[in-house]
Amino acid sequence: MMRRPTNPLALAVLVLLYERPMHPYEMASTLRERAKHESIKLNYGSLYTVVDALVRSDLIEAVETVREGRRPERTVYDITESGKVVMVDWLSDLIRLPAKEFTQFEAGLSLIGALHPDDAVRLLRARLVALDVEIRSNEGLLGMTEEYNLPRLFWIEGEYRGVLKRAERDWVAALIDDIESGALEGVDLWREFHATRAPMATPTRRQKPETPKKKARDAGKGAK
Amino acid sequence: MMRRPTNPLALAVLVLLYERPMHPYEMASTLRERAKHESIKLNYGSLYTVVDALVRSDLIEAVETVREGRRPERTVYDITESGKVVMVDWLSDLIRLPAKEFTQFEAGLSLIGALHPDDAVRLLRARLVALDVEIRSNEGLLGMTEEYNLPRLFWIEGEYRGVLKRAERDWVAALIDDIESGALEGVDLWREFHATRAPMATPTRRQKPETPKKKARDAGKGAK
DNA sequence: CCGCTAATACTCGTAGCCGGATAATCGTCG
DNA sequence: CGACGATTATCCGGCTACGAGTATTAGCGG
Repeated sequence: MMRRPTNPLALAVLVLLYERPMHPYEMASTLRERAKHESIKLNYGSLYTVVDALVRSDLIEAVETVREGRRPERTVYDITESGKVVMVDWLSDLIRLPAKEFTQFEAGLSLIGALHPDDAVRLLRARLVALDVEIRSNEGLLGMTEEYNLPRLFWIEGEYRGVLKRAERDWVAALIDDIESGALEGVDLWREFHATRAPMATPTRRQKPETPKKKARDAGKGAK
Repeated sequence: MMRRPTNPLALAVLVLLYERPMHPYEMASTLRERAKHESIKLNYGSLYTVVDALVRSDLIEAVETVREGRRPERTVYDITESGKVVMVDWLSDLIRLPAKEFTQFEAGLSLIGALHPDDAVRLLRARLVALDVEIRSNEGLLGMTEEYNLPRLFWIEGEYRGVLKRAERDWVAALIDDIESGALEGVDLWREFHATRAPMATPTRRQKPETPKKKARDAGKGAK
């Protein structure tokens, strides 16, 4: 038996088609409408790749192709019986089994020793602010669901994200304190290492308001 | 200009070479030795791809190739000056900017309506147990660092992961209770949907889900 | 000193992801 | 009424990631 796809977008497709037959573009619109693209990475390239893969695995099938005017043909798909089985199976696994996730921040933390501790603190502070903004924005969305009378169940993934964000926020705040106070074991070694090391370029300063041209994104990049 | 790689493994390579010149296999061993592969996905295929990419971008360079006996040649690399700049820049971004991460569980949650609520509860309970195991195991590792006299700093990424895991655990536990007690708004609708085999929970109610005839499957669908 | 497993050190083919290209139609604003 | 951007709808080429494969040597028990 062929192994199922790994891209969660494929699962979203199965769930949508379980609801009713659709063509790919409509799947994308529906996912956006329900803000599921906040939780499942969606882009058109992957969508069509994923639909093809599902067809090849007999988990979905084309039911008709419609043409309106001279627009591109729309191919409408439906889920198959084995597709339904895989859907429940796969979704169950996602809920049941904690998966090993590699987040950007954890990667950064694991290498943070390469930065000077003072810079690290500055950057962590900036993160703290950004996290607060995200938390607020997320709470805003939660408020919206109330306004539109949508039960919280339909935004449960947002609630989850909010909880994690808040946990991260608090931990980062504590970490900043621990580095500054020296309460974190090893900070002395850390400082020592960077003292004996040839002085390095510090990260691009963002303290002073940059000139009002675009974002200073590529600021520190040149060098050859 | 060449944009920097996206794979965090490339950043790890930069940091390692900042420390001292190495050949790829040694990078892998070192990362494993320090358990950084828990935070940064590492596999040989990607490692060599990534090293090549870094060479092409002039962020690292080959300094010598050694051959011992008739083993494959080992190419030793070192970081370049522009590599150091990119390293600090990139690492700073990871610490400073919360990135949008798409986790498996969040994807699953966002589609959980496709499962029957009773099944969902059962699966969530299983997750709870698995999370407890992971939390214990993570605390075990933390204990090990103490045994080996490694300062906390060298395992902060593990500490961070632990905090997130615990937050998730508590939230999942609460979610189970809320579904069972019906305290979570929308559970009644959820049950209703699955009782009538209506389409998955959706904000925009569709008026007429075709009343499902049990045996009406097939008719045109070769189970191929 | 033989045979076996583990460690060393990389190579390669494939599958899948993604950004952008393409191309037609619809809305709208002066 | 016609120009222009937004929307509908799909396809494609390049690049990356990844697991499996290859080949050699070191360690070690019997």
